[in-house]
Amino acid sequence: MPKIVDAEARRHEVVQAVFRIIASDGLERASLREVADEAGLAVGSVRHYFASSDELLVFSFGAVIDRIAGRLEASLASVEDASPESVEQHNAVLNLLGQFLPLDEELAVDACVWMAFRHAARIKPVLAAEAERSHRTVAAIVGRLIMILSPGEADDQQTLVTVAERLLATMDGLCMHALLQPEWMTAEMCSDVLMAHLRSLRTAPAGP
Amino acid sequence: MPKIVDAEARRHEVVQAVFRIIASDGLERASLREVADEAGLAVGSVRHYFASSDELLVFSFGAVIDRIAGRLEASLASVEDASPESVEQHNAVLNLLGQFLPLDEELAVDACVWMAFRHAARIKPVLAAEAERSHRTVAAIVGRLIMILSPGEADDQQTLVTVAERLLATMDGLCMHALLQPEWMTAEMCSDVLMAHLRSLRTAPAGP
DNA sequence: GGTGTTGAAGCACGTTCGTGCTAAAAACTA
DNA sequence: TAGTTTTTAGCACGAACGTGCTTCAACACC
Repeated sequence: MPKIVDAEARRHEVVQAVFRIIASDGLERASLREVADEAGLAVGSVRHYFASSDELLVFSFGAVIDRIAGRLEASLASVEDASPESVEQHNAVLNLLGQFLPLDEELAVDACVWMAFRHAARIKPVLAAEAERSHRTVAAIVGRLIMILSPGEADDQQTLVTVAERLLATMDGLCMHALLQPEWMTAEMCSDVLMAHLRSLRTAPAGP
Repeated sequence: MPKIVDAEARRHEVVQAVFRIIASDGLERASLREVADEAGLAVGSVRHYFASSDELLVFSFGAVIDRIAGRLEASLASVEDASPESVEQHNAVLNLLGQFLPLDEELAVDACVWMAFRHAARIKPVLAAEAERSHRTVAAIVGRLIMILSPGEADDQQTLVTVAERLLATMDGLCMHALLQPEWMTAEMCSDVLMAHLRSLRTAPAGP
């Protein structure tokens, strides 16, 4: 009946425009007019696919969560495939944790967008549900990683959660610094800190 | 000659209003009109003390940096006064690192404001200088703390910087999680993660 | 070929923003 | 009391925002 347009592809294009705007100009600049311009559409067209500005933002938040979670899941599979304590496993772990950091252009955009939405969710209630999903999803993946790296700690749920939260906090802090102070927190510095933290996970799994 | 008003005190009151608005509604809501309302003044009055919106925001950013740095310096003095390896020193260190976290109302407001400005500085060039000052100041304090805790590492500048950046990243990540996911990252969880990290600093200062 | 649904575009309204500018109010001096 | 200067208050303008609503073109089906 109607003009044939792949609606899902269009929505994806619009979301990509949202990502680019957030990464370069910040979330508050991701207005319908700016997004429409960036996507090469009119405001009315964007609103044809997203009923409101809020719906567009929530959908975009969900999209970036899915992208990041997908990458992490794939990397986690590599970790699981490698034999324990091997060099391959170590590299797979480094690769997984590197997914958190803005090490290339694509990762940097995702990291910017992810951070922006999570911080905005503190204020905007519409984003709260996705923010919690984001935290739950990533925490689960990091928890599984910890269980692979030090299975002994899986006995004590308390310890497992603490170790996982510590790794997660460190990764988020590293990502933040890499985004906000790129001159100080270079890729090498990220790598150094990351390896130092992994070392501390191996050598000091528990203690008084 | 004129009406006697303590200009510095007035500016401080306005800045406090800015802090409250940022903490409760976010930085983008800290407009001149909102700030004037919150401070119980007219827009023209606020603009009498701050020539523009940018000037108000930059001044507020500097104010929160000074507050946080002041607290950290005071806590660092306590660490320096305590005898090495003592329980008093351990508690002083915990107290210092606790200054990063939103453990009470005042700390939470400062943490919100601090985070908001640092993230905004990625986009707004007017805030860039203060953001760098913020990073330099806090990194210097954390570096001094590391030198106190493990003087041996002070030999290798590279290692010192890595350890300091790791601690800083972990603290920023913890602060972020405490602000964004307060149900998950409770005060107890913060304390657990913090002590686990301190343990890892002591037991694994260096290695292959 | 006509018809109706859908994609695309745009207008209009009310709100909020920063800011230049004006003017009243207040308080100290002469 | 009259004058001077700081402080306070407010108006007006252009720009940007979200959104309800209308209009037009394009295409698949009867």
